[in-house]
Amino acid sequence: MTDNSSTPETEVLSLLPTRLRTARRDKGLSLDAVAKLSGVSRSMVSQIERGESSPTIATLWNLTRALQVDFAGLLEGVDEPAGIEVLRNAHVPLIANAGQGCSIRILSPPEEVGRHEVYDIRFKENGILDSAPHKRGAREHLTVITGNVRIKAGQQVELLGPGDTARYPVDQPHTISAEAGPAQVFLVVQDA
Amino acid sequence: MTDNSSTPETEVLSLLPTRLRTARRDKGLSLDAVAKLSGVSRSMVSQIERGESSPTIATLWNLTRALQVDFAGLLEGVDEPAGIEVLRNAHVPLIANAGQGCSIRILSPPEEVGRHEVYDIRFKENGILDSAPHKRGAREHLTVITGNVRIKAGQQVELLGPGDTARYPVDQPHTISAEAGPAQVFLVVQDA
DNA sequence: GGAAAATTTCCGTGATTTCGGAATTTCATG
DNA sequence: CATGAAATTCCGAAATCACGGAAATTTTCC
Repeated sequence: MTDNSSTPETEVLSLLPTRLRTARRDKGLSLDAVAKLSGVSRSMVSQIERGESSPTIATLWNLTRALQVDFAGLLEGVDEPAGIEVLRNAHVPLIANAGQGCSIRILSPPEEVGRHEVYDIRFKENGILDSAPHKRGAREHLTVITGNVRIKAGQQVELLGPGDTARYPVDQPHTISAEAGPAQVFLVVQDA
Repeated sequence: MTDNSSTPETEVLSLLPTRLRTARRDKGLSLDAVAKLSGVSRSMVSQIERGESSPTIATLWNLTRALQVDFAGLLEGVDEPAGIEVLRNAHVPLIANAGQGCSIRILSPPEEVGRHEVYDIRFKENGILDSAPHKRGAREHLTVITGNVRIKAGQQVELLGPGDTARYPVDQPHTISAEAGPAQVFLVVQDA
């Protein structure tokens, strides 16, 4: 394999072998077992796990299915904090000047932006939050804590009460608004 | 390339060529241009885009960098529902017999299991929820709506009040429990 | 239309992956 | 410490990927 470790980006590939081996061992599988499961030969699996060959996406795909690992995450860097991170109520970052009559509390860490954002949004009476389209494939997951809200995504409109949940694509203009009196909602944005 | 389209999963790979070509054309780049940018030869890029060969992850990686596309998302299927999905309070699926004195309301759709799970958990006084370790890299993101809770992840323990948020890795045993009186929390599980 | 330029596909060659089986190592057990 | 079984690594041969240059196609412009 041609490993010209010149660019730091390339080294991400060097993580793959160990990750695969770990995944297999964690499941207590032998090379032979995954070979049968994945259709990739024992020897190939061995070579790949030792970084002696750079697999075709086809074979890598088969391996990930057999090992039940997420193909997507396989190439990402690993840099998660170790312990419990606590964000106190008083210290939650706020966005006050978005929309009208609403304050957005940012509960997710900056590192996760784009993959996984969590917000606690509080609307005053008649509060409204208008959003421009995000990236294609992005979705929002909204649950009402208190009050009533109206969701508009593209053409469609829905009314939600306490405890209700809505999920919708946000690669289009969308609006959240308090319906009659104040409201509080919990919002998870996925793949924005 | 050996495209034995027997399993439906395999067809995900067939999406890759078009996606790459689209990405390139959208940027208005020629084969030659991406060849120079990525270090992959013109002809190879052409073959890959036409599905006539299944690239090595090494070369695919170089391509993604040149085209500035997300390697992770490149292999994901596209099957998200189009409109707003609503889940009414009364119809939220419940897990009653997990832990003691707590009921878990499942807010995320079954399709998302493993990537992105959202729960609304309600504890009675002294309620407790014990969980076995999940997959490595998994994290939980917990926000307290009402009451006080105690989080235990591995050795570490934290006490949270209303509005507080905690994030922690869950590739280890972890416990959530109501601290003094009942509590309600919002839980997002990532990459479980 | 026709010629020039650019873009893409085809083709021969060398490097790399992939496979199946043999050889080696590791591990449990008496 | 010997022995057998299991797991892993080594070793050809066949298949496929990857490259650079030539042919073919498409685009542009007069």
